[in-house]
Amino acid sequence: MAKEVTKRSENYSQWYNDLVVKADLAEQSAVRGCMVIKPYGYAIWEKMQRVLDDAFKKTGVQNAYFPLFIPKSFFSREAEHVAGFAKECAVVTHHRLMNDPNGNGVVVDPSAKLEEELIVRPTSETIIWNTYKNWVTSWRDLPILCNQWCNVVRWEMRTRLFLRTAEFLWQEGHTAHATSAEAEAKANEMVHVYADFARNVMALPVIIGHKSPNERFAGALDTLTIEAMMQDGKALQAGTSHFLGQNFAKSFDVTFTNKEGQQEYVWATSWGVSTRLMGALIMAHGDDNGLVLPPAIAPIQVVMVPIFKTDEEHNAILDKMYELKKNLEAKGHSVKIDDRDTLRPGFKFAEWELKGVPVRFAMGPRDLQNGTVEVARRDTLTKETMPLEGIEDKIEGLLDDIQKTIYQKAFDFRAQNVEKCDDWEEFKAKIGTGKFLLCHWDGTAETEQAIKDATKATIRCIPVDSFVCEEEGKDIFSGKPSHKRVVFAISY
RNA sequence: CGGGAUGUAGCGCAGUUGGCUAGCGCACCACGUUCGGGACGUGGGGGUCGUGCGUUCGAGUCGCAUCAUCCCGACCA
Repeated sequence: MAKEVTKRSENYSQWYNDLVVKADLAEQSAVRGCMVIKPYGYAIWEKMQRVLDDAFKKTGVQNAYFPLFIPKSFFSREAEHVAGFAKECAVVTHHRLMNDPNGNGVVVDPSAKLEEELIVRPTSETIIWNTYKNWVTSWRDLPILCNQWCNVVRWEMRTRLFLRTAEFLWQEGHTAHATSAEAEAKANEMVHVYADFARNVMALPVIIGHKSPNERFAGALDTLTIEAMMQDGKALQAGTSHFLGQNFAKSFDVTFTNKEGQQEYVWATSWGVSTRLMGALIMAHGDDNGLVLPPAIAPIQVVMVPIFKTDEEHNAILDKMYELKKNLEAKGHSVKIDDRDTLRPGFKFAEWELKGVPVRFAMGPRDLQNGTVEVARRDTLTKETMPLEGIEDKIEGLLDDIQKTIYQKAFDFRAQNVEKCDDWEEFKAKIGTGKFLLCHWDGTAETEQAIKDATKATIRCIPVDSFVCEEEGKDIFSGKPSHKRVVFAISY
């Protein structure tokens, strides 16, 4: 089972693919552009779901579920929205198959054509707002705070595992409010939920900011984003939260009677993160030995590898390990004992490193005799032999330290690769080398587009917490006046 | 949908100007020796060479068609 990983420095995208496939996260499906998420990959996603779901519930959000299929006519209601998604929709046109009259298997039954085609949801604003119409009549019915965990389909031309697949898993929150201010506050609250999750759980330093009008969600008045830097210096949009104004309420006629007895349209937000976060996790922390999982998101936090020659030794070590496992689990850690007797220790070490398990215990006859265990950490690849006595109490601190170290490493990497830039020639030279450039921008879509055409770089966001830089200056491209810097980068 | 490439065992590949029973590495199965950083030996199983048609005494190899996949663009969580 030789699972050599391509070196990150040699071929970044091959390295990424190797990590996804060889660490058993996912593989390409037989269906074009779709992905099979394997149990180990799904366990990580499940853990993300659990943590996020708890965070949502703390903000008053409840889970619900809406249909997979959306009648085509719903899409024509909001002009900008349909323009944004029209080019990548899967469409259901028939509802029955039949045996081919020519004997070539099965064909679509032409008599089973749908009166109105159904669109496989690329996102659910339309079907949800069509539903919300019936839920709202009075100000007392507001706010509505719903989230759904589901799959969506976007028929992308070029796909990459986790980063862009034709079908992906995500959550999409959709809220309805009585006032503009309340909706804006909700959009803002949710982007901060995402940022906290990214920073504290995924150990991913992210920049919170507004999208420029060009990069805004189709149908939104404002889009908030968290932007992360990958180890090749490219930007990855890791989550978004949209203030939708009254656009969807007007398109779907969702009104309520306010306290003064007047009819008003409701105000909306929507927000989502997807399995793309898995891609961020891999690309932000992985190294040449494989994944590096932050303990807070690792399905297995501690893996134990016994080292033995005979069955007696194996059993004696395993007994000790099961005892240790019980104690660690009592403290809330997830532990795996690799008791496979067909593989050698070196192989197991390499395999669990590839899978990114934060802490490894190795225990052999020597340790059993001395009452010790070899503790290895994935983030630094260092090993230390420690006394078994009291080891349970040290693990929590160790996991915390690993979590912090992984975050700090990503933070420092980003710090080294973000710089101010005030010269167009310098911008052109540097933007392709894996930098986030903080530049002045005149605020026009034309300038942003011209910069994109010249360099492929886009405005990732107009920062609101880190990297905020309000000062007078001149646009990097047009030279027109500007009073704050924005983040430019090449993105995924 | 434009430009480029590739389809040979589960994966990665070789196969010369057409020529004998289609090969190699990894993985897989059996037995033995190993086991503190990706073990080794011996034996074994697995193939409509993407598909179709053609040229030929003979096609993995040549021609045409077709399908699929990948890479570079346009699109994008």
